Order: sequence, then structure tokens, then C-alpha cells
Amino acid sequence: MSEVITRFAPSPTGHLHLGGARTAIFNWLLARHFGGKFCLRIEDTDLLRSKQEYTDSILASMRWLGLDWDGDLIYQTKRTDLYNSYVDKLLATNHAYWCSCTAEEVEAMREKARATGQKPRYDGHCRDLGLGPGEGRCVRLRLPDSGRVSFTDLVKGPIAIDVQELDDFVIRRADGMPTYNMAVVVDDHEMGLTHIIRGDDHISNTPKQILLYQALGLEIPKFGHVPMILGKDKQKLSKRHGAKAVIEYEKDGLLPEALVNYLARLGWSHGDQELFTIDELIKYFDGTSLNPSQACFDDVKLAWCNAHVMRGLPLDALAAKVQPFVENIGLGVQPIERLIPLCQMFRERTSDLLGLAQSFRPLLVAASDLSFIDKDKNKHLTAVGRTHLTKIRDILSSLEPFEPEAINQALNDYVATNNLKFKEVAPPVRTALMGFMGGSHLHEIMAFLGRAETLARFDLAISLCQD
RNA sequence: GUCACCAUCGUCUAUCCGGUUAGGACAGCGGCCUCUCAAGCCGCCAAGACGAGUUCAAAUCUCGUUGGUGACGCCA
Repeated sequence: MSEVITRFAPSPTGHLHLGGARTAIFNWLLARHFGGKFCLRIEDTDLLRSKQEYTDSILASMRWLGLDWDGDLIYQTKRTDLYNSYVDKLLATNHAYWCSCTAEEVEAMREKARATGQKPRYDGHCRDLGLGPGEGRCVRLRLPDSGRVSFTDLVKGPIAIDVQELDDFVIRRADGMPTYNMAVVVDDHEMGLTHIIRGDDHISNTPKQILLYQALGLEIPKFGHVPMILGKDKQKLSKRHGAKAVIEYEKDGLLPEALVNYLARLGWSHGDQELFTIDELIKYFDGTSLNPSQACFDDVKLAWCNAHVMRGLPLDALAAKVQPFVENIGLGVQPIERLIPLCQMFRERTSDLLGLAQSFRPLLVAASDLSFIDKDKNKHLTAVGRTHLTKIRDILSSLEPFEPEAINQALNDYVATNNLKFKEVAPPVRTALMGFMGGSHLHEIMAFLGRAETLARFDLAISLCQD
């Protein structure tokens, strides 16, 4: 088998969104699986809507996701001459012709067709007029009079459409720029693409592109059209339905491995396996087992995926990742060594880095800044609570060493010697330390806080106890 | 309107060329564990859109219906 070459070709008219990210992942995975090449091409021919900042943002998201590309970035706006050389070839072989119709005239044709229940299309007015460059405005492809265009889709199987359904579409605009289908075909051929996985909104472009390949006498690559991702309510994914750009997931503290795992698994499967490492995805993804039906995006499952990745990370790596989030929510620049125990205590209690950082708050602020949840405070900081807190405070003030094991032992001893149950003692202590009934094991919390801070919290809580 | 694509639990999916108590995962519910909350473990709930046909046998093949999505630009 010759080398597999795939590509991702975003247009820089917005940030990288979930759908684009998924097609990028599929193409990247296919190339990596077969040891081929994955190329990146910026389709910036829409001068009005394309912006450099979006190109930058898309590239940043690609890097964040770990989708590295081979070779140089290709910008379509820099290849106008190349496209026009192909247009000239088509003109020279009579596969294309100049058209002088105005936008208004073409629109009138469409209206007319629509009125008779036909598909709106160009009626071939200038087809045989033999217009030259001076007389024409744009260039159109001359389609065959009859026949069917068919191809075997990697995802959907055999697809065929009658050429009667198509019209002589524009391949070169009046301003000299190529249209989308023209540029895509030239680029895909020039870049040597063998496989094209894209959204199935392109399924109707494919016959047009195949006609171009045929008119140009070029080899046709394999196409695979994956269905678009739908929102929760089966509607098209839009901002209204919670569609977010990849960059936003990054800000929310998702891990790229989790997003890649989730997105790859949406519309593709490998038996019953749900969780994959990137290496496993590369190993198993061969372009088959792609699901032809639409899939709804589920951020709850994404969160589950992310939680799983977070739990599997080495603690120091997790601490390094959460560090900027801790700083961003106003908890200061904390050294990694200090974040490691926090990660250990809280990583199973949150599903993203932002949530993890937030869960650190009670342990990173001073006792005086600790905020209490009224419900827990009223319930546990009582006269009975004061008794336990006071006695335990005494024990802790002279405990040596002030370390997890010893602290835990001291608490158990207190419970045993007073003939109590742990669950009678824990609530006031927990509320004193955390401000609410949550968090990790008490001895871990105290060991992290250190003796001084622990005692300060006991003192504060004791003063808050109501009879 | 025309054309194209799609159709299994609420959601993601498995069930390779017809024969399964239709499996797994997320969510939900219940239990165990337990100092809270989680995590973990165990269990429960829950599906072949509808109608015909082919066949000994259909979720699986065929046709139709319905529903969803997409496309129909000198946007990409």
C-alpha cells in the first residue's frame, strides 16, 4: 500500500470547534496509524470572513490537542496562480467555459427552476457562446449531459447521484479567485492526498469534485464522510446547545487526551472499549468502524472521560497542570510540592482542572478567610461540637509528630477512650477544617494544613459554636 | 420544493456475511464500603421508529412510510 496522506483543512472564520476537532482527529489518527502524513491547510479564500487570529487560534488548539502536522502549513490565498493554471487547463480542453451572466441573472434562473418544482440551478446560458476572457466574468465547469457520479464512501458505502442534479458550477470567480471546490481539488491533488475524512455536509460537494478530478484526468482519493455532531436535543450543535470551541474546554480545565478520547469514540468504536490512550487510538484506528449515523454530544460523558484521565496522571504532572488554574482563581502561585498532596486528596472528587483548583480553596486560604456553609455550621458547630473540638485541640497541640499516621491514631484514640463513634466526632472537626462537610480524610487535611493552621481553625470553629 | 444521507436503551455504542435471555459504557436508581463528599465494587432500570415483503428464522436483506440531518452560492 502506498503512503497514506490525510489532511485537515479548516477555514479561519472562527475558533476550532468540536466537529472540526473530530474530523482533524480522525484524519490525524488515520495518518499516524499507517505511518503516513497528516497535512494542515488553511482555506482562507473567503477574504471577508477569514482572520489571522482565527488561524492562530486553530493552530493553538491543534497543538493543545497534540495533533501535530507534517510539512509546511498551506494557505490557499497564496496559491491563486496554481489554481488558475488548472482552470486554464480546463478551459483549454473545453471542460470549462467563460460565463457572462450576472448574479441577478443566475438568481432569476434559480427562481424559475424553483417555481416549477425543480432544483434551483444554472441553466447553461453561456455554455455554448464561446465567450473569451474579455467577455466573461467567471468560469464554469462544463458537466457531462448525462450519467451518474458514484463513489464508495469509507463511512457510508456506495453513493451515487445523477449529473442532472448538478449544474455547471463556477470554478473561478469574477475576481479571479478560485471557488472552494476548485481550490480543494487542486490542493488535494497537489498535496498527494489519499484519504479525505470530512463532515458529511460535504457529501454533496463530492460529486462535483469527482467531476473535476475526471475533467483534469487526476486520480481520485478515497472519501469518508462522518456525520455531524448534534446537540443534546438532537438539533444541530450550536452555541445555544452548548457547543463550545476547543479553546473553551482548555480554559475549563479539560485535558486534551480526554477530549481526543471522547471525540474519537463519538462515531467510532473498537468493540466495547470506552477508554483509550492516544497510542491505543493510533493502534486501533484504521478508518473502519466509523458509524454512519449522527451522534449527540454528551458533556457528562466527556466529564467522566476527563475524570478518568485525571486519576491516571502522575501526581506531579497533575499538579503542574492545575497550577495555572490555582493562580487564575486567586489562590496565588503555589509550588508544585504543595499542590501534589492537594491533588492526591481531591482529584477523585472533581472532573476537571478548574474544579480541582476550586476544591483546594478551603485549604489554601487563611483560617480567617474560610467560608462556612450555614447548614453544616448550624448542624455541627454546637455545644457538643465545642466539647469535642476543645478536647481534640488539646491533644493536637502537643501531638508529636504532627503527621498523618499520628494524627489519625490520636483521633482514633480519642474516639475509643471516650467510648464514642468516629461519626459522632468527625462532623464538627470536618466543618472546622473545611467550612462544610466535604473534603478528604481528616488526618490528611490536618497534616497538609500543619499544626498552627489546624489549631487556628479549631479556635475559630470553637468560637462559632452555638448552644 | 428537489436531491442526498441517516434510524438499537435518555445518550455513546456492540451485535463481523440473518438464529443472542440484544452485550458494554455514561447518566439515573438501589446497595456495599465509609469520618463527609467522592472514588471503587455489586445490583436494578432501559432499546431494534412504523408497515409490508423475502425466509424455517429479520435488529440484521428488500420496498414503502414517518422522523432527523445535510445540500442545493461567484461561502467554505
